[in-house]
Amino acid sequence: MNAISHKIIRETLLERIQSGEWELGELIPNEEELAEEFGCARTTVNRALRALAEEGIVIRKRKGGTRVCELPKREAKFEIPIVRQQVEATGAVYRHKIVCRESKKPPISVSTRLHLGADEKALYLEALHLADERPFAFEMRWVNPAAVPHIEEEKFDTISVNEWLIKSVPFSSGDVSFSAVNADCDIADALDVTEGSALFLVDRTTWYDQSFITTLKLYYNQGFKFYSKL
Amino acid sequence: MNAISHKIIRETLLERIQSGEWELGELIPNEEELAEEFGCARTTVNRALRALAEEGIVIRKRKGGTRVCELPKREAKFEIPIVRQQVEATGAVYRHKIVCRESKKPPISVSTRLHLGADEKALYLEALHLADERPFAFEMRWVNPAAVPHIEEEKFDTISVNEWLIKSVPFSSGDVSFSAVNADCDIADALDVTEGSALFLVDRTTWYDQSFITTLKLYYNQGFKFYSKL
DNA sequence: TAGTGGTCTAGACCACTCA
DNA sequence: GAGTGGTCTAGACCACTAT
Repeated sequence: MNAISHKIIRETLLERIQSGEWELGELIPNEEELAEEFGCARTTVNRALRALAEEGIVIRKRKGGTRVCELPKREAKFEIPIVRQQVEATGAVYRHKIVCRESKKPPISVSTRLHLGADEKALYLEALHLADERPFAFEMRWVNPAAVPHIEEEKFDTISVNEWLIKSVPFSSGDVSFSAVNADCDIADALDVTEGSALFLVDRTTWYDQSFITTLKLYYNQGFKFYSKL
Repeated sequence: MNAISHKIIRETLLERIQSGEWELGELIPNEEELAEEFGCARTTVNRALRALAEEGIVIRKRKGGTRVCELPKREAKFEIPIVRQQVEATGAVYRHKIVCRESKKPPISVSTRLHLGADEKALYLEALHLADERPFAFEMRWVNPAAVPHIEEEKFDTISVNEWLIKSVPFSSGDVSFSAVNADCDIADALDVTEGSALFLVDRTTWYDQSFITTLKLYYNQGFKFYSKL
């Protein structure tokens, strides 16, 4: 292909920015000028600049032109993986065990999150994720039974709750928080660590449309880390 | 505008996928067919589908066509913010204090990370980040002085080390890990918490081109959380 | 080999926003 | 008001890959 690709343009511009050829906050040439320089259509330059804008490298404004970002933001993307995949990625054999399963009235903090009435019951599950039969993570989860009625029929002996939910309600939204907590007595017991150990906690709530599906706390065993590139 | 926008197409297709009109893994119509259905150019459909592919909703293959993703991945994007911004976002007043600053031989774990010779010195800094004069986070950092020579002249009385580095080396790459640790004696002391408290640790290393810039451990005080949308 | 997505072009009009 | 990016079109050729 003779034509100049948007990838090459993006890379070239990125190098100029990184090398300091353009200062932070400085206006860079407009699309038409760059198109002329690269000898390509404006559309192609547009695509390259749009990519840089999505990455937070430049800021674009109509009439205002395109500027190098003043305070480049650093973003880390974490995939929220299925625990099974995390375990298998380490080369270990994955297994999970439902420790507790009952239908009961959730505490207020949960019933508000799941948008349940004060007297409505929800499904409560505790599960232990094992890597080579050693505790890897402990999960405490509430499910809104109205959102996924068929869950009553599922045993979860071959598939984890999370994987089942992903398949049943594949494109839900949600929010998530990461934090550090000291293991209380129960969790220390489940994960076979001493009480007070620092554990990595992922707290996640998901919903689809207006209907809340599940909220869970996932306690990873000691030493667990989330990695990412910047 | 009469023309159908790529955003509307993206939304429409997303609704069909979410509603289950197309199964997981199912082949969806090709670009030309969709263009005809929406009465627009193929380019426009292409842009909508490309967006869905970037979001991990569909998978596209030449000749293979476009399919709904089998196992939709969940991604969480975290901005790695400047601590000052984190503090100010809570409404508190930010201040930081350099607790320690010296040039010395780093431990091997650091000198390998920074690609330093065994006998080379590096700049070591400890800093405390305060929110309304209460400890918010404690930072232990090594800087490769060869990568940023002017750092010797900087006092860091008005600007934090991180902000200074971002301005000096704006578009560096890096990696980062999140984990949970029990506070050791020194850190507990610095953050004014009891020893053994669970702390959220961000461990980050950045470089530019081939040259390593800095590696740091940032211990957030108890109760700190990272939030994100899924 | 044939079918699909990937990309580029040249031109057009629009929408926003700065001065 | 004028300059910039935002987007759409219609057409073309290419690159990959499933069959």
